[in-house]
Amino acid sequence: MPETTKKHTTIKDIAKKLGISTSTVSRALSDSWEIKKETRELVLKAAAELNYHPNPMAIGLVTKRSHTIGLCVPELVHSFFPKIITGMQRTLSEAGYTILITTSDESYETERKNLLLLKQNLVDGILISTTSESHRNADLYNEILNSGTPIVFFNRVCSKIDAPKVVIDDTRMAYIAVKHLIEQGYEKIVHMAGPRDLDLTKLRLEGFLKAMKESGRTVDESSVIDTGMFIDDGAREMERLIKCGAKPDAVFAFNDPVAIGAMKAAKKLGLRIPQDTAFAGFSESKSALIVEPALTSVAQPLSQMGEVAARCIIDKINGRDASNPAIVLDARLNIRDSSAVRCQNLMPTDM
Amino acid sequence: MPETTKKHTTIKDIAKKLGISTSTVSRALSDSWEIKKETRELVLKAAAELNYHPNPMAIGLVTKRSHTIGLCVPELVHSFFPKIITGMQRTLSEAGYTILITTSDESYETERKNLLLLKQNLVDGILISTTSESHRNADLYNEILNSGTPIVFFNRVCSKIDAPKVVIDDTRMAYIAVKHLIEQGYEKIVHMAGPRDLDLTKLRLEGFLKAMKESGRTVDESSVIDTGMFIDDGAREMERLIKCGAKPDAVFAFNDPVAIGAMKAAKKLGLRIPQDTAFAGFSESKSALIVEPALTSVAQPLSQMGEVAARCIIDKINGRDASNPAIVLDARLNIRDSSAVRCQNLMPTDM
DNA sequence: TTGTAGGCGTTATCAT
DNA sequence: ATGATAACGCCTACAA
Repeated sequence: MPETTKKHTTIKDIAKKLGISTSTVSRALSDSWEIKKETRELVLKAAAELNYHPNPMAIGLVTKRSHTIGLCVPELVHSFFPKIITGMQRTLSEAGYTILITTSDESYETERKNLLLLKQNLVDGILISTTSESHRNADLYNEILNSGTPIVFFNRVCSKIDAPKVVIDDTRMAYIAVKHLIEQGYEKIVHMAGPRDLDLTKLRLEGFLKAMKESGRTVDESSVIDTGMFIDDGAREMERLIKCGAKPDAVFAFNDPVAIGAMKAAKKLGLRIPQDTAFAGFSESKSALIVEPALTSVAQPLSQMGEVAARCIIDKINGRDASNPAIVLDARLNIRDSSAVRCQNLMPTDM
Repeated sequence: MPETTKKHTTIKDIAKKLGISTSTVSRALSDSWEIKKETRELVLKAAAELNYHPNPMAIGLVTKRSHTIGLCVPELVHSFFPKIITGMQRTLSEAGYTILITTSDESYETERKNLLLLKQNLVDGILISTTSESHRNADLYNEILNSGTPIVFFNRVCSKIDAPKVVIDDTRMAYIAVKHLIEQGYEKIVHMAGPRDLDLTKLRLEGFLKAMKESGRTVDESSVIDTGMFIDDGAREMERLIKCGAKPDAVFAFNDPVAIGAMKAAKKLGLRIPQDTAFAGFSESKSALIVEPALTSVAQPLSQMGEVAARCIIDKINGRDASNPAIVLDARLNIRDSSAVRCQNLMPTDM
């Protein structure tokens, strides 16, 4: 039965071994300018020999920095946020930060709890993609900001808050997608718009309306359909449309799951895709390529979005960049079989 | 321009306000038995009024517990691990723990780095699902265990290590899946086996072999095919099989992506499913239901697996349960159109 | 039941 | 360039 809990080596151990003071060790380790090159090397060597690792809690206690970033995303199971997180992790870990991940499950109350939890854990900054009811937490966002903890919004932002935001041009990309459908010759185009209270659905709706109006089409109530966010929601609405005789020529959904659901329903009811009805989604998911036919969708630079947001929060923490820019990343419409008879069948992409 | 960085309230503030000592406050807050009921309530009230929150770093520094659990998973983008994490988060956060998530990207070297990072961050325990080369890190696992940090393996375990493991009965479930294919009347069944060096692929292979032998079939070299882990890998192998005239009647893949890839290749080459060839996967993914026909697959109780693993690591940390059990959870074969002409088309499930 | 004092591992402020 | 010494916020003997 081996005795397990070895003590960790501390700067004291190093100091003792070298016969110098802990302050000197500390300075050597933190690469201070006021230190003799020799002694620093001596310390570094001793540290390596003793397998020294600084105690982040002790450091945090005195510096009041945890080197931890809090992350709050709606969910993790759709590969969308994980791809963003990949980029964040790369950037943050390079900068010596660690990530605390929380999920809000699309509930603003859970989001609230999570933010409080993160604050209590003394994170140095918060990266957040909001729920569809973020406005209800606006007070909390501001409280956190006022308490000195920077926040950076990404993907799903709260427009009311004065903080950096990393996004794509939702309106423009929606416009491009709808324009594409129009150019393909589809006449009756409907938009499955998702939950109204998400900033990003409003923006995508705007793009839809702009494209429609620009091509001289009338947009009546039946052209824009409120939906949920998931496959079933899309399927249900599509079935309803078809059964009540309002079959559209083309569907532009605010996200992929809804587009896929709608497409499945259409197929089930015997429609040919894209001849009878075309489909386009948003935020290209892996499923966009698994489904048949492959789904036209707007691809976002997800891991880049993560990197940029991470860089942004680091700058905020370090007090550089007092401005609160809205950073807009480039996105791309990937056209596939669901909306065009002949097309290159693009591989999925992070872009 | 509002001054932002307010100081946090500490037990000192509470003590001062109440004219008592910090130790009393500390005891009241930690609900010590040696405290008068009155004073505790007084302290609690004052704490609430002053909006007191304990500083986890200070606590950690003295108690040598971070109340943080390190998590190391191969990846996050396939919804498999996120579903497990959901269960973990619920259990751990209820117990006052916070999770540090790292991803190894299927690289044992990255896994190594992550484990070291977690150790340096003084996590109280580690939950890990290994890469396909985990045996290479066996020394590190043991080193960590010996240093006093408990580890619990889940899903993908390292059999050589003496630590708790949370798994399903891979062999048995593979056996059941193959048995199903046999019962459906398929003759020439091949197994797409994944990377050899994963414990779990070995176990699933065993199940395949057992079912085949039990039904008196010969299993030659061509029946078991080494593959990668992704859609493309399955597609490539299936195409190769068909083109070299070795078309199987049924394919049992060690995971869903490979099964889906194989199925897509078969469809592309004109085979009817399940008439010409049947397919079954493992670890039911959302894609299993999106693909057409829907894919027969073994469903695992993912969030439960997370909960159990979490409970397990907490017990280890608290020193209860010195044993290192291998906990086996129930799984289920969900039969769908890819392997049976008539069947209920089950909804996806965490089970 | 409460208070006093020391220490957890590190940085920061003084001296030297 | 280096060393004492005092924090940081909290816990925990030990004393009262």
